[in-house]
Amino acid sequence: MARGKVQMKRIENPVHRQVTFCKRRAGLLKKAKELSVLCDAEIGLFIFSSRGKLYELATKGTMQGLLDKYMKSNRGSQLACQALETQSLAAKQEISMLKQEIEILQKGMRYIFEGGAGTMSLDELQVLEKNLEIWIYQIRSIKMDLMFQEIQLLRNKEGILEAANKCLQDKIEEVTETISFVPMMTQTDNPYSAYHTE
Amino acid sequence: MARGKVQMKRIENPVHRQVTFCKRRAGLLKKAKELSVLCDAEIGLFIFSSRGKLYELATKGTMQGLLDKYMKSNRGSQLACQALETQSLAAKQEISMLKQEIEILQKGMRYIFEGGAGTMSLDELQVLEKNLEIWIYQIRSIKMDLMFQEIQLLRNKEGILEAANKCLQDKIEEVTETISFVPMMTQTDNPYSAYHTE
DNA sequence: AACTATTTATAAGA
DNA sequence: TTCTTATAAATAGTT
Repeated sequence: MARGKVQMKRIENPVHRQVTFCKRRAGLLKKAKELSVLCDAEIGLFIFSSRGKLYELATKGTMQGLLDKYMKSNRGSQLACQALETQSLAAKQEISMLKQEIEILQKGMRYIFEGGAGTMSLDELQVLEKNLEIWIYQIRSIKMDLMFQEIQLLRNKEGILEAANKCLQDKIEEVTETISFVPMMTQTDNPYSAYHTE
Repeated sequence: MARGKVQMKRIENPVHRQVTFCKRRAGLLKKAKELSVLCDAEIGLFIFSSRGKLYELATKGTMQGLLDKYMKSNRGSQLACQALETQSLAAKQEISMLKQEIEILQKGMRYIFEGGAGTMSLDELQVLEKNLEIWIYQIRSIKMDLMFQEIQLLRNKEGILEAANKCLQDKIEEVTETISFVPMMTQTDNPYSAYHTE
């Protein structure tokens, strides 16, 4: 900008480029600060040199805060992170609920099974025993039902099979009769022809 | 910078501030682009106006890519997001495990209590009945223990009471003896006087 | 938004 | 890097 215009393209001379980088970087940071102060703006700026070194500026607070703000205002970037955050929170809540649920269930299980009885009073045990007896009774009742159903099923099957048997026996008798008849009528006629018509 | 220096402080006139913001913002973005081109630097810049509107620039690629680069070079920022991701994953796994656990427990509960038996096979019912018998046995065992403990307690109490009784009887005998002695000595003396002294 | 008097930034040189 | 200085660029105030 002084003592000659500059072409707006990469400066090839490395030394020259480095010097310019240094100067312009300082200028840019200064301008950024000025804009922030004069216009009450919040500015985040980071500059990676060609060799990867980072120079950064965050006016009004930390870069992290700025990034948070940036990501919130810029849907699509923060979204992933925000979604994660929401997800994480929801997950934690779900875990909490599930744990509670498990605890309730375990309490119930404990009550029924093992240790729970150890801390139960005689009266409670009495109730539990009674309940267990009722359950056993119910289970035996269900078992009986099932068994009766199975018996019925078997009986039905038996009936069907018997009927089938009877039917088959009839058929056999019929066939046997037919066969015994045929030789008496004619040896050339085929007695099955009637059955094989389409 | 022209027609008068500016005080490096917030411009109070809103109109003036807005105009300056507009001009200087353009200037800053231009300078940033120039620096990037001339010196082969990668620059990320975001500007929030005082009313929260965002203006951004990312030279060489997307702002997201720049942010990734920035966060990589600046551990502690990305960390939060990364931690969240890890956390979220862990949470999901935990949820999965907890749900499985709940299912097992619920199956057990269903198995024991209500409707479960309705859809259970004969074999399952057999197992359940057996378990119930075992539980009843366990409960009876615990009941016996408790009853025995109570009996022991009662026995102990009995022993203590008996001892107390014996002791009291001794006392009574002693007192009776004393009383039977007193009338023989003198009728005018009050035999209880000694006990009523304050 | 355009103009322009000034201030500011900075390229080249040291 | 920093200083100097001539000059390009940016921009405050005005229109």
